[in-house]
Amino acid sequence: MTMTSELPAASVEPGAEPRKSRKNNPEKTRENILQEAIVEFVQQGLSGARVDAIAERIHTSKRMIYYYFGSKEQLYVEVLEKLYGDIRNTENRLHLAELAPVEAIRRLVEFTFDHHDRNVDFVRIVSIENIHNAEYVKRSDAIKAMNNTILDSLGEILRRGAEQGVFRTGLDPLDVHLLISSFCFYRVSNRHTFGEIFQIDLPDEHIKQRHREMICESVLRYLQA
Amino acid sequence: MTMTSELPAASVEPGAEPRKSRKNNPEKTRENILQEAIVEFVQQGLSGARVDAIAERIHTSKRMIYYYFGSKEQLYVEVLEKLYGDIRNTENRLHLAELAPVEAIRRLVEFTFDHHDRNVDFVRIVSIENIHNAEYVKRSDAIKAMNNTILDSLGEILRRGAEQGVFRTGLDPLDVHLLISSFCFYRVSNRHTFGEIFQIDLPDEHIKQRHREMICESVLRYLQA
Amino acid sequence: MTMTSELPAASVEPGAEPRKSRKNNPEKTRENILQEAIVEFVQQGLSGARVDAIAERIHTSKRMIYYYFGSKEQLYVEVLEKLYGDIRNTENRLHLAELAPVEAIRRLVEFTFDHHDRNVDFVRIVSIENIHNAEYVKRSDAIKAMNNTILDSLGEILRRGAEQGVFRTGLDPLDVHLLISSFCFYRVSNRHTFGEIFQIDLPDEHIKQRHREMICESVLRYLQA
Amino acid sequence: MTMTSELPAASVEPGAEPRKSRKNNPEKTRENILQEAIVEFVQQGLSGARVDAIAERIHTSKRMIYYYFGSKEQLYVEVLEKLYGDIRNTENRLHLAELAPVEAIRRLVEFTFDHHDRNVDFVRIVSIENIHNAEYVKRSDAIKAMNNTILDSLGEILRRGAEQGVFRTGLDPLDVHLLISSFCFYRVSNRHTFGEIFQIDLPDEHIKQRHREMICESVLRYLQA
DNA sequence: TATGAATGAGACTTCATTCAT
DNA sequence: TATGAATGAAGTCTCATTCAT
Repeated sequence: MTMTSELPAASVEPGAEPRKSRKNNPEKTRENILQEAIVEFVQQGLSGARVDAIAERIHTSKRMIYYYFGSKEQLYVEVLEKLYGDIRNTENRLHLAELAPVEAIRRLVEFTFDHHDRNVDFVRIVSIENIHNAEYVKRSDAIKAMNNTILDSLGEILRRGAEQGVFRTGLDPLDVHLLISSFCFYRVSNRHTFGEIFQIDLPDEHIKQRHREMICESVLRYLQA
Repeated sequence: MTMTSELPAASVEPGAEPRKSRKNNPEKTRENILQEAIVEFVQQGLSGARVDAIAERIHTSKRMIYYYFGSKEQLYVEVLEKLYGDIRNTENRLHLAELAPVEAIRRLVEFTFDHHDRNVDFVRIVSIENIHNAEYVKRSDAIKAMNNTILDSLGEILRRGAEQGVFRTGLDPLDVHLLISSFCFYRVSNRHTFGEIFQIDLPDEHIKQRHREMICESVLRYLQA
Repeated sequence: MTMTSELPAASVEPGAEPRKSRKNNPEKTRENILQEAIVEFVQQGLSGARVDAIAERIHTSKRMIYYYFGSKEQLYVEVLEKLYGDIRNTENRLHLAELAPVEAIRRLVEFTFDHHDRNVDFVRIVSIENIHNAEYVKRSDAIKAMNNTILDSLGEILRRGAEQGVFRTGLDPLDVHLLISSFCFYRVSNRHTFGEIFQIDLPDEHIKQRHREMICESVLRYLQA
Repeated sequence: MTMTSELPAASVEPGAEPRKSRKNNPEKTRENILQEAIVEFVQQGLSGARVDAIAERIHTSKRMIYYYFGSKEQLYVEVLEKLYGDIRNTENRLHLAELAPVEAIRRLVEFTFDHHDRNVDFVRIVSIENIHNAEYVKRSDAIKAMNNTILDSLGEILRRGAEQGVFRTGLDPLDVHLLISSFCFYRVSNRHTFGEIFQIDLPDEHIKQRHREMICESVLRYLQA
């Protein structure tokens, strides 16, 4: 789920646009609520989020949240689906098949890295879901239905690399994906504790570039024949 | 913070021992509360945890929680400190200095891997802390005071390896530590969403061994001259 | 603050009217709560008052108190403002400017006397506030904004009296107001201890009239040239 | 109860002397608790006072409060008795019988004024008692037993004044006492609200002397034949 | 479609007090 | 005489949700 692709717009901006939902634009009202719900759930977690807090952000009353979403849980599920959906929509634009295996891997790793770096909201909601044992992801048919192409792309690259003798054989795409994702995700998800314990400012641009290079090289070395 | 050493007993078992705290054994009563608080906070998070739920697990009343800890937040901080402390206490027993560089790295990586694998509670509480922006870790002098030796150990190994020509020079121990930790942590922290999305059972013993080997080899290849 | 004017209805009657607030009459519900809150705070003080006790008096649940007032403290502040406001609203109806100086003073003193005698609630809440060092009065902008005309009226009378040679010159209206208020207030505020220690029934109608006359004469003699 | 006499030591000083009660000096421990209880009750009122807060001030544990006093209410009663007793003990030292009537009254009024001015604790506890309808004063046999000589003294002065033709006849000592006490008490008890509403600093030394003179003159004029 | 008013249930916390030695 | 440990009851307040139009 940690995936990878093009620019899904950086993290949602909080109350950036207090777009008046009123009057009588149901589609807009609904979208409005969802946007502010993302902010609240991402910042506070599922238990920590307050329906009142979301209501305060929007211009329609709290009652609307129940009108459109039925319950806090359902709203959370839709937030989850929205953030997962945004991610998925950015995939399949890498055109990795056109690149040489080493270049394709490099591009894939860099993309994954940048992607997590830019989508803190997504990283946080996934962490929150794991605290809840992925209960809501499991429950969501929408997320199940999302087509996941990353393993296919990666598998194809590895196969080409092996054929060309630049990568070794017998590699499982899923393992490689785990190797890539873990670094890209953790760097963002754990930046607060890691940063505090080791006194390092992970978001620093200089450090970020160093780490981007590190994970690229690390993966490539691991794949090499 | 993710680190390193020998077996600190697997995750706390829930209401396993409803040891009667009564009567008049403050040390035990306190410890008792803390143990059950770990279970609750780790399962539910900070906001999701219920003081009542903790009270139900112990035989002393809910009132005792406030008698000993003052507030839910303070209890959470002590849970945090306990889990961090357990981790730290297992460090410094690896005696890595006695091993050849490559062996030392292998041992360190395997230890880190096993350690996270066995300490799901710790992994979860760290995830929870990050959702709270490490607010409570930052607030805890006890955690600040915990001696963090992992970077020293790792640095010493890298230096020896470079001297002996087996590792390249210019490596930052902190970067390497991040590389190791991220994989070991993520594999546990995100097992629910990752497992669900990619339909893989990460805790499976067979898969676990394959991943253990992968992170070892990956790190060693990255370090090699 | 102890002052002056026409009959603002005697002390609030306790649970006299358990008026059904339901349904959907926010103004009434709010007023309802406030009325019963006055009773509770006046009887029990700020610390002694119980939100539950107020809730029991009204037909809407305790939850409503927080819905409309936010906190016990805020409810207390509004009680304070209400009682101060009732007092202020009774001022400016004396038309003292139309009376000869001696008559005006007599009328003012009698009014003040009667006013305190009838408004035990106000006397009690002011006593309570002083136990709290007027913390909440200081905090209330509403009370600050209340126009206080008593000193102006009194000053005007003193000036006229001095001009006419019936009062001496150099009198500070504030001092005179203090002289009048202290007697009228104390007689009510301390009736329990004073009555007990000296075995006198201050509310007795006969005694009351005697004291009413005493403070009138006392003040007039003090002012006389 | 507002009485009158010589220097009973200014208001109790808070934690001024953290006299170690320990070890094994029951008389001192008891006294210690009582002193700190005065501070707490006077500052917070009966409902507002916290047994814990008193315990924190003393060096013996909270348990001692119950050991010596049985309950919070009983402790409060003893505080009440102590403060009333201190007052009474300062009486009967004025030797007013030796003075000419006018001088005696002047001395009595000034004494009463100074006395209240110096004994804020007493003024506050009396206010607190009135909030509680003098319930505990009524309950205390000790206070009942305290000999109250002020009315006798005052009556004797008025009688002599009438005989000598300087005071009018038919005056009730109790009424005169009420006139004097009310001003002296109110000036202290209501200094917070009065000061805030009318923006005057009643404790100011200059203002105090002016008011001291005013109440003297006011009473004397009232008494004059 | 939209919404202001209302709420039961339960959250965290504090209180004066008693237990047991 | 002295006390550390423990607590039932009640306190203030918050929560997601429904009522009624």
